[in-house]
Amino acid sequence: MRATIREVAREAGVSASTVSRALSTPEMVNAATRERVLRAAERLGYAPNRAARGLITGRTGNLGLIVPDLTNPFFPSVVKGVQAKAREADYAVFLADTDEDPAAEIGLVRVLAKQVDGLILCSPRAREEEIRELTEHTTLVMVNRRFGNLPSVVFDNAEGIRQAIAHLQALGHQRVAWVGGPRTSWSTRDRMRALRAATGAAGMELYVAGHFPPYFEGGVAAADLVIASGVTSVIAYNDVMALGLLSRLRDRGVDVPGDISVIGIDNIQMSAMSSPALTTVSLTKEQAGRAAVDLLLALLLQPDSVRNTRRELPAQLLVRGSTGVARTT
Amino acid sequence: MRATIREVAREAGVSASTVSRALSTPEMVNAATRERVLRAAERLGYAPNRAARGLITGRTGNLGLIVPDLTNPFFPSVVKGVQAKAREADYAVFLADTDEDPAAEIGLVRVLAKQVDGLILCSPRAREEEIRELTEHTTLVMVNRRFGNLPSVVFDNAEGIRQAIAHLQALGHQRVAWVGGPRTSWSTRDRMRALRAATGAAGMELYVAGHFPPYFEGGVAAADLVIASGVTSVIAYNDVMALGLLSRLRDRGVDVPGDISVIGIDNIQMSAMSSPALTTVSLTKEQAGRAAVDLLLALLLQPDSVRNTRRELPAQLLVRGSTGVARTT
DNA sequence: ACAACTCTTGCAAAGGATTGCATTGACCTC
DNA sequence: GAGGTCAATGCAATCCTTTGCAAGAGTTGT
Repeated sequence: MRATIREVAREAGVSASTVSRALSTPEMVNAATRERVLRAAERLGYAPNRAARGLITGRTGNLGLIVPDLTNPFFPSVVKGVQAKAREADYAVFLADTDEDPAAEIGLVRVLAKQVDGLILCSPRAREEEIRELTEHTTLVMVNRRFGNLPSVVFDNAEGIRQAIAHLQALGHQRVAWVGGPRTSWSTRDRMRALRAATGAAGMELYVAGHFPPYFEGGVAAADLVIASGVTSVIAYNDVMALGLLSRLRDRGVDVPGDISVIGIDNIQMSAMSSPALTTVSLTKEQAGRAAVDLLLALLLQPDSVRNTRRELPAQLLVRGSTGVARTT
Repeated sequence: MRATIREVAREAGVSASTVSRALSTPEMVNAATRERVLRAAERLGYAPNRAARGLITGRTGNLGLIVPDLTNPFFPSVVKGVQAKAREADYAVFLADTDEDPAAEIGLVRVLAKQVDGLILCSPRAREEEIRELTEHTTLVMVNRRFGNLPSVVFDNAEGIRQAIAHLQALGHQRVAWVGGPRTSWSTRDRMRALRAATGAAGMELYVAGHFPPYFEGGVAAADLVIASGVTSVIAYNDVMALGLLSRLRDRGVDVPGDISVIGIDNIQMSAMSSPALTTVSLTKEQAGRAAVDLLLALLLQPDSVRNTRRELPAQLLVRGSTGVARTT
């Protein structure tokens, strides 16, 4: 069906090699010839066969992206960023979703690795040893996780949490609860560490409610513990959980922010639509996707250029209706 | 790096052809030989090079999926279904997002078509002529749109709407508003048609608020028209818009469901979490993704088997808090 | 015992692009 | 004007699998 490089060559009166060069290394061919080749290619609607090219170059022109759960609105935003940036560089993106299963994660990396030049692991849940093993055969970039000297894109959780705590302190809060995400999540650990530091520095009391599934239901489940703890404010691992908190607090007749102030992290769309609207640490999600692709492409070009590169993206507190002056009881 | 078929052949003491057959058409090779080959392959960790295979077979083992906006929670669910089913059949999935831009849609189909065996277009916005042209070079399956005799997966909008209207009528509503989605969306037209029929049959009055962007903001924008129209109930094109309606109605001091009952379509997760929780027409979104893959794979296997196949999936009203007895003013 | 099969296996030809090396002119320099 | 440089192009090998065809071995039927 589709034209081959040979047909273009015949049409332009040159050899296949010249056509190949005219398209991929134009500076190597005479301007007039190049023009003739390009026009012939245009006329025949020629586009190189990716399989044939891949066979000889060993590259596929594809990237892979693995996320834990596409149903959490955080990830679609990252995906969009990855897509957009990849397309600019003429790469296509394989997407896979692990349903929060670390084993599936490893399996998917293994499967996809054969069909891509590099992979982006977003918020990976796998254990360190497993990831280390993967890095031996695969070009990897991580988002939302630091790991050895692997290139990664993370958010400035420390700064985001610091701003959140400063905000709560300014509102007169003395006690804050932490509703953590999955144990397997690096972000949970990083954020909790930041929270420990920030509350310590501010002289505030921290109540750790524990680890919960990163879903709406996780927030719902945590709510009763938070109420029982007697805190006046709570920070959740992510917005989806914070919305769960909000929902259960309302059901329990607890006023937000009158009785308890609630802060989320991510700034997903829905967080602006709840009532009260959610105060949250805003993250540049699409930006993270784009940055990951940048890193990955650089890594593919010159493997040593970005070794040990860690891009840190800003985190910015966004104050909305779910936080207010601490109750004085 | 990776083992080639030749190395496996040497290891097993056979020719490359035999290895190839042992893996792809096992019934063609002697049981003992097959066993020996499989063990050798296992030992060397052999997996066929997809590019080389693709070059000769003309197939890629990949599927493509194009959606208008991954940020609308309807689509991630479909994506998950597609993923899951595709993976079972050992296909990988390219995902692309058009940002609701019909031109981007066409462009993406053209680009992806070269790298996949078939494409799934979810809720495509492009014009009919453009789609017709695409079908000439590409194996396509559609979700959420009927088009000629192209295989498609759609929801039973008529039934869903009928149930919604019956529900409203039972609650005493006489006047219902319709908040439509994009003009370019087939579902919008299909649902409005169904609504016309259902309200006609029920002797109810229909107020068409017009077409709005399929976002939260679209619902917000429609809300004031709905209020001004004096209806006691409203059905929105999708849940995201219905949530926008809910938000603006609250801001305007309109009680839901006391003053106006609100019904959405899709049953996205968030619809259960608003307050009041949203009454909605529930769609089996993941199922749609799976069905689309089924259809596509059948189409690839025998192009004529599913010509003109239209899978229709159920739509079921889910009653929650946003609908109630009509006000009697 | 020979023809006619069937079952296994191997040979070799694709499939389409890239790229190292060789060739051809043209041009420059002394 | 001979030798050398340089730019532009072509030749041919190569990437790895799949598959049509043919050959060899063994079986069956008459």
